[in-house]
Amino acid sequence: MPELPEVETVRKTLEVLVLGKRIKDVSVFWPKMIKNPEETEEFIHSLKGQEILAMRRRGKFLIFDLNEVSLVSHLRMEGKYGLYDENDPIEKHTHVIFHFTDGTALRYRDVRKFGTMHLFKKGDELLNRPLSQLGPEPFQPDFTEHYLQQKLTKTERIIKAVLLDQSIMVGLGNIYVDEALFRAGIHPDRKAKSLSENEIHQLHLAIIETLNEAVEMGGSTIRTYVNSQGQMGMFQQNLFVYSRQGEDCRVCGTPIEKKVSAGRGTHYCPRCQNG
DNA sequence: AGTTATACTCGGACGC
DNA sequence: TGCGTCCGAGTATAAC
Repeated sequence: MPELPEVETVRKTLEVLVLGKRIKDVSVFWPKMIKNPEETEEFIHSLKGQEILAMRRRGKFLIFDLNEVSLVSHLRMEGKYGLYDENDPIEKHTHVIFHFTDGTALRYRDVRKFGTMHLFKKGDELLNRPLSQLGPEPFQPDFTEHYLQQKLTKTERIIKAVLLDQSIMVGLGNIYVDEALFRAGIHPDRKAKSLSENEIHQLHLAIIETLNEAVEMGGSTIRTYVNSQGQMGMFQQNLFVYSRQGEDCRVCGTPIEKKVSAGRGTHYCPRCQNG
């Protein structure tokens, strides 16, 4: 379940593998994952001859900067990139292959086939969905306490639902929402507008700190996540609540509970998050 | 307009 | 062993 820390780690590990490579051809085995342009042939044609100039991230999206186009890729739950030799056997669940002129190839694999790719003319990617809808990056200066407060106070939704909403802010998914709420001592079912000024302060801090620490640890491997060099994340060792239901809270010893909030499996400490 | 609900994307895991 | 059902994360769209 790649969230910001995992996607950022993929970006970094992928960049060193593919920077400067030129695309000779593209194979698409699962056309449904190509959301733009509509015609897969056009997608392939537009990528031929393009060189990878940079790898960016926006929220949970990866962006390949090429000469004339930008490729926007979302891994959803299980998507993975890897660099292979052209002659390596094709592994199961390989859906797209970018063949490079040097005999190597970037392959996209995805057991669930949930991942998406959008190709845009360079510069258009930020003006169109999906990127156009996104809220501020948690590490950028426009994600201020004041901004968060303003968003939280004018909604009827519970805090967990608001934090998962990528138009409010980007990067948080189920793991890091639960972790940030724990660190801030806030129950996931609290109405967003019920949070005090101090709680919003704690939450803002907790979001940034949690994501920052997770990035430094290369993300969390809960089930299958590995980065583009095949390495697992290490932050799962530092999780306070996610996937720890039934285990003792690291702070107070109370068993961690799991329930459904905002339609998602939600982990929390009933004592530390009693608000 | 804002927000909730539902659909949708799949194959692995699970239960019978 | 086989079959049906459920689950999951995020987004898009419909419904309210």
